Parts: sequence; C-alpha cells; structure tokens
Amino acid sequence: MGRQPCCEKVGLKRGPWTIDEDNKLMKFILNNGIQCWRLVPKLAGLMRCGKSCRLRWINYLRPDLKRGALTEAEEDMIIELHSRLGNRWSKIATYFPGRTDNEIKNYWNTRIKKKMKLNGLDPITHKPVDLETNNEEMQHQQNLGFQETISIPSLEDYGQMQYKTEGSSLSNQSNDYSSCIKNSDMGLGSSLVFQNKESLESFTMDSYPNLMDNPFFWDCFTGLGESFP
DNA sequence: AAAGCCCCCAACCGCCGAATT
DNA sequence: TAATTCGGCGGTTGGGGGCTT
Repeated sequence: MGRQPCCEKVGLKRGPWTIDEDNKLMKFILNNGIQCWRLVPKLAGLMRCGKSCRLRWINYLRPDLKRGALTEAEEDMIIELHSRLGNRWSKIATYFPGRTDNEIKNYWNTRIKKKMKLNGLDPITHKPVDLETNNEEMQHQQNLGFQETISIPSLEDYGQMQYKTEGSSLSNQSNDYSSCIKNSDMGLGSSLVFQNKESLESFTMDSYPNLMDNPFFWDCFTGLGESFP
C-alpha cells in the first residue's frame, strides 16, 4: 500500500555539500534533467536524500541563479510585496528571477526585519509597533486631531525637529498632497501627516487606507538617516 | 594575539496538499 | 477509501567568518 520510500534513510550523508557532490549533482541534472527527485541521488551516485538534492540544486547549483547582494531596488520591492503577501516567500521570489525564496527569506530575517524595527515598524503588520500599546501616545495624538500615527522611536532625541521632504508624491491621485512632515513632539515619537501644498490643510493616514502598500510611501523615509549623526 | 560576541546563510526540520498504490 | 510518499513551503538552527574588546 502507498508509495515507495523516497530513499534509503540509513547511511545518508548530511551537512554541507562538498565540491565533488556538487559536481556529481550538477553533471547528472544537466545531462538527464529532473524526472524524479527520489531517483536523483541514486542515479547520480550520491549518499543524500532526494529532498536534500532538490534543495541544493534550487538554492545553489541552478545555472540561472543570480549571484551577489540584493540591490536597494530589490529590497524596496521585497518590502512592498511582503506587505501584500506576508511570509509567502516562494510567491515573493517569483517576482525576482534568479533569486530563491530561501535567499529572500534570509535577507528579510537578517536585514529588513531589523531595519523596520529600528524605524518603529512591526515587520509582520508593517504598522507602527506601539500604535496599540502606547495608549498615552494615542490619546495625545487624538487630542491633536491625529487619528493614526507613524512612530519613529529613533527620532525621540530630536524633540521638536521637523523633517520635510519636498516633491515626494504618494500616488498619482495625491499629487496635491506631496509634502510629508514627520513631526516629533513631546519626545514620544513622531507623527506623520500629509499637507496640501495650496491650502496647507493636513491629512492623517486615514486619508490613505492602503498607504503602507504604496511604494511611494517609503520615499518619505529616504534620506531620513542623513539627519542623524 | 586571543577570546568572546554577533551576523549571515546554507541546510535541516516538520508540516501540508497532491499524488500514488 | 486508506495508507503512504512526494514535492514544496516556511520556520528554525548551528557553524563559520568577521568584528570588537
């Protein structure tokens, strides 16, 4: 009953692949293609399980893999896609030819996640970390008429500092509101409002329900780091 | 120079839906 | 229909290398 086992479980090699193993696997797949991963190690003369061979091929040996560090543009796109798709790394990886889901996942876990936390954003929800927990701050912002805020804790030491980006548009529909002000007040964090160029009327994030999904949103943060010593 | 710490990433693990017998 | 594996996925880990003290 049922299928045959994928491989002999005993005596299998584990851990890092040797150059010799890589060569055997590469040679076999280039010559024969991939019909069935279960048969690959046997036919290629490898003491590995099929699953391990598959992983090694997909993540390291595939000739179409793009080597080297991810670019800033790729990083921006990962953030954007993650905000929409969540931790669906294989889905995200389809937008990056030559990159693997493992590579993107690693990049997210070791760099982007850290960066977002530094910016006071929850890497899971892409929303400000203390939005729900800091009631005092929320109450303060509500008193000011701000219903939703973006918190940038690293600005705490900068008191009344105002940071303004010129000419950064949030979307085609919001060109009139192209100014973005990050206003750190009371030393608790920073609020984000959008200001109409003509009327100087301000809008909160509620004006843009899907703001975090908009790649232009992240432009607001460009250059922010330069303000710091 | 050496020890300790931190970061990165390759590889493993466990789970799940699909496929097979 | 049940039992079992396959293929694929996301989460996690541990070893190696680089950096700091």
